[in-house]
Amino acid sequence: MHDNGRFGHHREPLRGRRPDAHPFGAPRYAARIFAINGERPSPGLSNRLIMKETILELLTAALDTLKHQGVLPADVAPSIKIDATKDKAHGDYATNLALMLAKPAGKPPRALAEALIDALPESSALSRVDIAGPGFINFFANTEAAAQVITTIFEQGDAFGRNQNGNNEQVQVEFVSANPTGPLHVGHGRGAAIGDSLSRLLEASGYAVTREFYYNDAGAQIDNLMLSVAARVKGLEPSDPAWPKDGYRGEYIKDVARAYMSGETVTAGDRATTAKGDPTDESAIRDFAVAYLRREQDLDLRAFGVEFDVYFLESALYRDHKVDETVKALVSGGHTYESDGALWLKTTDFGDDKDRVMRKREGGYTYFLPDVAYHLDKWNRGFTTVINEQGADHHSTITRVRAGLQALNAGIPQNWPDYVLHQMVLVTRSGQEVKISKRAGSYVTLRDLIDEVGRDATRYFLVARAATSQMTFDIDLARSQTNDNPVYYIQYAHARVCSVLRKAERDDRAFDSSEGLANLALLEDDREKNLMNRLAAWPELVARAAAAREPYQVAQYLQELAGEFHSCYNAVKVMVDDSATRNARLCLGVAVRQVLRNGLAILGVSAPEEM
RNA sequence: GCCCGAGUGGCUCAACUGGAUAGAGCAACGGCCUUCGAAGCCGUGGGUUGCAGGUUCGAAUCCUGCCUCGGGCGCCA
Repeated sequence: MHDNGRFGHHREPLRGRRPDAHPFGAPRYAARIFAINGERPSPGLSNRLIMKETILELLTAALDTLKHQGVLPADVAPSIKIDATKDKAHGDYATNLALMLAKPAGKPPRALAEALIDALPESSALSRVDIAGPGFINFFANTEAAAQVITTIFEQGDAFGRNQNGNNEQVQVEFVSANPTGPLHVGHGRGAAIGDSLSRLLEASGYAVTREFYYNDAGAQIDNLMLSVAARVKGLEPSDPAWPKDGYRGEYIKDVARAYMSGETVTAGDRATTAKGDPTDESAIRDFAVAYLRREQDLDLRAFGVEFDVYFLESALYRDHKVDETVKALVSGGHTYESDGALWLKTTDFGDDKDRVMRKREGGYTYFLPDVAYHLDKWNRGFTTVINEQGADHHSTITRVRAGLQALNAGIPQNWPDYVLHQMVLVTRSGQEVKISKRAGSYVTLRDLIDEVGRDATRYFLVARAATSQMTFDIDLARSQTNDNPVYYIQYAHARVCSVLRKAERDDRAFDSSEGLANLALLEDDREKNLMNRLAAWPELVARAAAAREPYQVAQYLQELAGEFHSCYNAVKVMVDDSATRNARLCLGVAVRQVLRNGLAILGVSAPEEM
């Protein structure tokens, strides 16, 4: 399937970049995550459960007791939700269980909460359990139990936070997929940052991810590109009356024309293309222009830290008769008709608001058809989960592609594939909106941003907000106040831990992890406990963010973790004389550093040791 | 007109997917470096979560109807 040359390029897996299987018990951890969502925990797997799991086990036991006593009906099976509290006065964790059960039990929530607490087994992990408000149960962890997460982090290292929820399922993430008609702009950058981070997040959740880029290298836009280059070759300007009607007006077209005329060779994907230099050979100009712009995009993405496993060319669909085959399959599926000399698909049979043309009157196909053929090919390649990350301006294709796939009667699920849509990026400079239109001429490229504000900051900024929110990218702000970018705040926390370790070394008081781990109970400050609770929430956050396909949650989490670290660092001196306390605090710092590192890796942002 | 997304301090965004007093960062103001990195910390001010109803112990979150903004509704991709 993969060896017939249909794919433009296959890349060697980057062993260094993607964390592979790890030696520590991630599958076991996955079971725990699941348990938190309401299933019975598997008892006895570890004597070092994180706090939330401990509380879950205790509550489950209490529920059983109440059922036996007849206080609760035997058939209630609530999904127990345990939340980290916002307010320290509410303890470390809280549950609304009594509120949920009040109705089925026919008892007031507070009375039920009291019964639950009475039925709670003794546990050394908890120092106190309270009833609060309308019937919340608040749990106070004792320091030593909360600190166990540090030991877990030391054991698991880079693997801490990873899980096997994906069960190694093959998932394809298609993203960027820009037309090879110009440089990548900020919108593509957002797609690249979100798509790549989402891929990393899914990998951390145990999925086998294929990153794919689809090139629309056939069709009318490519003709426009060719005509534009041909016009520049002739020395025409966009202001000339003879300039092609829908031509690309950007300056970069001049570069393409110059390179073409000087016989340059460019390498893109798996093949090299040499310019013919013949100003009248449209086919040669087309091939060269596409190759040239593919190479440019590829370099930009590489500079952005984004690489793909598969580059899929639309032209390959035609070359391999996949488009024709798809038409045949659609016709025999019985949802097509001819009208006005065109061939239509009755997409209204599948929820579209109007039928769509497949084959134009003049004989060519609309873009919609290769899209269907492409997705059929994805399905045939065995991806049961496909996520298309794209700009919200393409959302109308969702209904059409899905309708087309249904019309094939190929047994493809109704809501396949999945989509993650990001809203448009509004770019401003000097308070003015900068248009992101290739045809309009001047605009801000992804390359500009990387050069001006740096790769880490650009990636972070573009991935740190929910894809559904429209965002404004203020170039002046990003460029002039790079220190205000939150990514530095996070990186600084990482560098600070490294710095303290260096100082310990310099002072001849080198970090002794075993002494530290043996004395974690000395971490008694509230801020230290906050940090430990935050660290304990990391695996759960990875699982949740992956399930929701929201990499921005990772950015959010890291910001909070870094904030709590800075706060703690400022208040609690690490390099104290007492070596047990000192090493325990260093352990906490190193654990924070580890989680920062694991999180930044998911965002594709570096974790510098000094800044 | 129909479809999708969004509306939260002056600005950019959160709110663990229905929980407790709606939180951060910029911007403003006041403090903290002869002590581990001040790219940091502490504090102050700033809100009828677009509007109106509804659902319930409880709503920024769910339902209905309006309003505003962005995107889409092509035999362009």
